[in-house]
Order: sequence, then C-alpha cells, then structure tokens
Amino acid sequence: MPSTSFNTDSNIFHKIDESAANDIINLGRIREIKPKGVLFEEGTPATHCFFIQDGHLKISKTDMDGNETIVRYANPGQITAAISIIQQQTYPATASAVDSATVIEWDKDSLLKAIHRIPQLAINIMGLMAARIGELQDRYQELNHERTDSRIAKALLRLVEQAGCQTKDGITIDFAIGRQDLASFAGTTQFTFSRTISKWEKQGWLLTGREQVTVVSIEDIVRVAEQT
Amino acid sequence: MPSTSFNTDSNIFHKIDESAANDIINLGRIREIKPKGVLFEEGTPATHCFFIQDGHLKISKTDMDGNETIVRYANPGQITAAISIIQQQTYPATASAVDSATVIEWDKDSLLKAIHRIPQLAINIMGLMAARIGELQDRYQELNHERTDSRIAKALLRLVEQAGCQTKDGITIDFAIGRQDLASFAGTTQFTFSRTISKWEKQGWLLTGREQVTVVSIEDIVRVAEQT
DNA sequence: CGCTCTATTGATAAACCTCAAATACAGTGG
DNA sequence: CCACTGTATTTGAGGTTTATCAATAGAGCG
Repeated sequence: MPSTSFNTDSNIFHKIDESAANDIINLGRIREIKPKGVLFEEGTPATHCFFIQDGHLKISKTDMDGNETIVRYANPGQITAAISIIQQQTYPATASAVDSATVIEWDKDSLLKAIHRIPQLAINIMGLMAARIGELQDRYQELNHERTDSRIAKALLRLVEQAGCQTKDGITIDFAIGRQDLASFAGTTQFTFSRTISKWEKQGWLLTGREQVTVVSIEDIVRVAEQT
Repeated sequence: MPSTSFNTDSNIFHKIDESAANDIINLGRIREIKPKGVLFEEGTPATHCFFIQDGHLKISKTDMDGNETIVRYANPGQITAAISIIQQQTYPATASAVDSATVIEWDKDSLLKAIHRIPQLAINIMGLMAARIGELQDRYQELNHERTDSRIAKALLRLVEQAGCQTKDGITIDFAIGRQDLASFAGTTQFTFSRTISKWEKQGWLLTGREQVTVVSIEDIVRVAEQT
C-alpha cells in the first residue's frame, strides 16, 4: 500500500505542464534500489541528483565512532542530493533505501540545462530545500532544548505524517523501521527509546512489534510532543 | 575592519554579469538596521527576502520557555529568508542585527520575476541553500553525538571562519558577542560555556573579555574540535 | 560612586547514556 | 512442527556529563 500521492505544493513539477515535466523526467534514468541498498554515500563525489518516485530513503551521517545520525527520511515526490546540481562537491550524507525504492537519477548538467530552460523547476526545488531548512532548524532546536520524551513523540508524528498508513488499530509507519533507527531519528539511544515507548504502550497509546510501531492514540502523542 | 569581501563561489551574483546584477539589486530597497534591531520576526508573514551587504545578522528561534536557539549567523554576501521567494508562509526564525547592518530587501514578486529572467540567479541561491542544509546537518550531528567541549570549539571556529579578524594577539570575532549568545550558538548553557573557555584561557589558547573572544592558538582549538 | 548588565564560580541534582545481560522474535532447515 | 540461530528488543544497575540554581565578582556608564 504505497503512499504515492505527492503533495502538489511541494512537488518539483508544480506549475510545470505535463509535456515539459515528461521532458525533464526523460532526461533522467530510472533506477531501482533494493531494501538496504545504498544510493549514494557520504564523502563520495556528488555527481547526480535524485527524484524519489516510490519508496523511502534514509538520509544519514555516520561519524568516526560509528554513531549514525538520521538527518531525515526522504519520501516519494521529494528530491535528494540537490547539492550536486550546484557545486562540484561530495555528498554530505548517505542515502539508503528502507524498502524497495525507485528513483529517477539526473546528472548535474542535464538538470542545469533543464533549469535554464524552465526556471520554474528551480523555484520548485528551492521550495523543497526551504522546507528542509525549516525542518532541520526545528529539529535542531528540539534537540537543543526539549526532553527525549517530546523528541520521541515528535519523531513518531513526523514519520506518521510522512509515511503514515491507516490500519484497523491505528496509524502505522509504511515501512519496517527498527528501534535503533527510530531512536537515531529522534536523537536518542535505542535504550531510552525502548523504555519510553514501552511506557506509552502500557498506557495504550501505541502498539509495538518487531521493526514496527502503530500509533493508537495520536492525541496523547501530540500532547507529549507539545509539553515542555 | 569589516570583512566585506564576498566569496565568489557562494555569491548570489556568481556568473551573472554586472549590468544584470545591478538590475537585480535595483529591484530591491536598501535598508539600514541598527545594532540589536530586528529585521524580521519568527511567525510573521514572510513577504521579503534579504541580501546582506554589510554587517552580521543573528538568525534565531525562541521557544515558549524563552530558550533561544541560534540557528546561524548570516554574513555579508549571503541571503536570508529565501523561503519567502517560494511559499506564502511565515518566517521560520527571527533575524536581528548584531552590529550595524545594511541589507537589500526584495519582495517576493520582484525576485520571482528576476529568476524567470535570469535562471542563474536561482542556481546561485540554491547553492547558498545547499550550503546551509549541509551546515545544519553537521551541527545537528554534532549536537547529537559530540561533547560540549568539541561543540564549543567548533562554534568558535565557525565564527572565526565567518567573521574572523586578525589582530596582534590572534583572531577575534568581528562583532561584539556575549557569552549567552556564544553558548546558544554552541548548543550549551552560558555556565558550561564560561567554565570551558576559562579553562582554555588558563591554557593560553584564548583571550577573553566582555562580549569578546580572541583565539590565540587555533591549533589547540581545532584539536579539541576534532576529538571525540 | 552607585547602578545595571555581564560573566564567573561553586554546589547540587537529574536526565540520559553506557554497559551487561536477559528475553522475545523471525526465519530456516531438519 | 520444532529446535536452532541470529537479530531485535527489553530491562536493570551504575556512572557521567551537563543543566540548574544561587551567589559573587567584574565592567562599563552616567
């Protein structure tokens, strides 16, 4: 049950007519990535830019001690590695597929040419980038000043918002995601994360399973997210 | 001794010839902001986009408990509030001048038209946005996994890099900045910050004064920044 | 010289991480 | 269908970093 309905406001083809959009798509190459497959790796030369057609990517950074920080989850309709359009640099993070994903891959020059022909494309990409800056700033602030409880709640809400899937018990996340990844996304450890959500499960706010979480009572999670 | 030399690579007028650049500038309006003056406030409608010609802006978010998070310091040559080009939204942060600053202010429509005429402008702005995303991701990771020592060192290095000014004793920051702001920028409290830098001052790595810090031994600060 | 704003320092507390170990779960092959 | 193996998750105990609070000291300014 893939959530392939793009938000038109934050779509790179917003305000671009279908034939032009198809031209742009045809400049790229479709690629399938297997679960846990790596699309691009932090530190390698940034040559391509990707549009996510289906599936979900984990964008993460790993430091020298092996600590993984999940920068974001990238969802259908978004682009990633926009940096490669502009500067001859290296990818600042690693992208790997959480499930089976299909992306469209453009090389720098093709996309640059497309932008010169269709400036609206640049404006749309800027919109996506602005949204990411906003989200990163929010998460930075949260990590700085909020308790793990709130951050965990917010992390769950973000995932549910971006990849939520209604089931009979509540809303679950569209792809398999382990505690370690959830914890990294929330900016905490798997241990603290585990303790926190088992507390919530006892309250009946959640249902948990192996690599899976279902939010039963959104209101309660929102309340925790909102509290100091 | 203002550091008004823009880095051409990350300048919004990169690859744009002078007459076109002047056209773009003339679409805007020059504004002077007094020290501590507010340019735009978090949550208010995002109507304008700003180019910093001279001076430094503090971009910050303040939560309900009054905790200030300094998202970044914006320096000459950069733009801020790029979000207002694209979406009819509110500013995600507050910008205030740290010293006397002069900015060029564009309204959304003027800049949109300019982009449609000169797509290179969009590409340049995307470059600046990509740089900011990269920096935010770095800082997020640091806040997540590094000790306050390293973060404080990195904060000092960033400021020195962006607004450093060579003096006879070492490199000092171009504008007056108090401990509270330095601490916020490093993601810690004024107390921890104070303790840490007085330790470093005793080692002879720094000279400190009221609202002022001079880095004497960059190498030692770099070493602390680099350590786990 | 007093007033205000900024910075330092000490004592205390607590949130959170680290490490160790136990338990649950899913898939596999017998 | 069941035991087995590897992985994921939970739980506990203990320690450490870092925030919090309170109080003092210093700098600039009229």
